[in-house]
Amino acid sequence: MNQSYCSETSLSNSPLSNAHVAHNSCSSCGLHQLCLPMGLEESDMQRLDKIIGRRKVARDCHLYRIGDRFTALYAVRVGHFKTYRANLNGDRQVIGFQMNGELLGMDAIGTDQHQCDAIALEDSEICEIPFARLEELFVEIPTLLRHYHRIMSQEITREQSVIVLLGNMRAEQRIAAFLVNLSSRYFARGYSANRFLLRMTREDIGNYLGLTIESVSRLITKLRKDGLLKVNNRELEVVDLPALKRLAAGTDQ
Amino acid sequence: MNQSYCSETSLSNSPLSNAHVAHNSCSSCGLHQLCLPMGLEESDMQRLDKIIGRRKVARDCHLYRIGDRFTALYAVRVGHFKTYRANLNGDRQVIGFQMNGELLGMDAIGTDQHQCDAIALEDSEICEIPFARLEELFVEIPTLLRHYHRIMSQEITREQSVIVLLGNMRAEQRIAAFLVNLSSRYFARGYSANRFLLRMTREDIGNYLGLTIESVSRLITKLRKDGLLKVNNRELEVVDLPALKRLAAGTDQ
DNA sequence: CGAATGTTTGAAGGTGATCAAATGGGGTGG
DNA sequence: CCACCCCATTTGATCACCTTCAAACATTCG
Repeated sequence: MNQSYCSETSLSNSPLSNAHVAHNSCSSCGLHQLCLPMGLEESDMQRLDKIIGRRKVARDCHLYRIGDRFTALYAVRVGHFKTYRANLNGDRQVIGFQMNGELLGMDAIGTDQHQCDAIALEDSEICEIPFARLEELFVEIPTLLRHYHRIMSQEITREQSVIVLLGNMRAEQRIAAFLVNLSSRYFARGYSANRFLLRMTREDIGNYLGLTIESVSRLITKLRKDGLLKVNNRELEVVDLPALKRLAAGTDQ
Repeated sequence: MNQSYCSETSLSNSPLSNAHVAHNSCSSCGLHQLCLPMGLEESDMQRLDKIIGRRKVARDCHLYRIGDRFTALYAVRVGHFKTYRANLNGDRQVIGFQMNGELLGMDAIGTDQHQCDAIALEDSEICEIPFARLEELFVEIPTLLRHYHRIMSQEITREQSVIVLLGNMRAEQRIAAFLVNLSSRYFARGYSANRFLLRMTREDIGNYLGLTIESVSRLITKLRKDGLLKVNNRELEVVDLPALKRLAAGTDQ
């Protein structure tokens, strides 16, 4: 609604550890084992590097909007994003939250127009990968193409998991699954699996999980009282990760 | 549950019109403007054709199962499929329904293992596209690669629509959106947009839409009483498509 | 410090689920 | 061809989970 203006101000983004620090090239970027360049030889990585532009996106700023012409994919270098779809009634549905090393914009290739809005949840930095030039590299670097296909496929798989979550999980299970998912993604990046910040509002969480903000609040409180979590505003500590995983998997009781 | 045995018996599959008849090659297949070969020149289509195997899948038979090793993509030639995910508790979530010209198996590329079960809703026929050989063609036929990327992207977009449906639509709106979606897909294939068969059970529909079978039944009855539909078992006539679309879009009242 | 926004908590209500039973169709075997 | 059985579907009554509405409280940011 009230889109704050988007001057690119200073960044105040301090990860809990300094694992996977992003420098100004794929080779020096701590994320290249997760991100698009995964598995590339040094020389190929440099070729990819040459077509990539890097820039900052301030908090609450759009990386792209629904209907924007598709020209490039984006990799999150630093920070977090959310993607959501809005309809004519103003209803929104958050489709996902993206963190460093994750790719955005793949839904736009089919129509040459972005199908989502992407907004930075905090001051962030992205790598812009012009798609036409990427396609040229596909011809020359088979490994790159293969890995790109994997990434697209994994995005399909990720969305299927969201469908499962929304289609047949109860509210408490959804929250648990959401937190377990965040936990494992942070862990994969060298951060703590047990302590992290929720970069999104309760409203975003609720929207993503198909719940109201009140339900999210109540359920997080319940998980805290049940001894699975410690919560201080957006600071989260998972006290009993196995129990949370059982809850998420529906194998509790 | 009760998986009927899968002898490949005779097919009794009569489309409402004879549009998009499938013959034994891409060139002669009425679907090549929708399917993977879209936009290919005749010579390239023949090259693609050579790597494709065709076979029948009897009703209730699996095309593939969760965990199966990924070797090929599949295009529906004749018939209908459903894909669903099952977890350890036996819970299922239908991810989608696929009809002729649509591609299955793209979720398996990321892990080399299928992430869904795919089952024929009726006696069906599929084109098997060995992925390793398809990758070889990608190098030689840029148009094919570009179109393949479009298809994957559209699958991402399709799943996003399901997320929106499950995440913030009321039950009646979900049913309406589901029927409008089927209608437009049949229309795109040269069939009637107003009259078609529901190839899946009410249970499948309910599972897909995150509703119980009873809710599906009640809501279809309601739409019938409201004069939007005529229903005779699985035979469906959309009497007021614009109204159904308004309902699906949430722009009614 | 004050306003705006985000979050928590409480009470009441509604949508869709659950439980239960009747109805109808399709397939199979006699 | 018919009778039967099984399964899918419909319909009804009750219930529960989550939403809605409301208000207090906390936090962030200018």
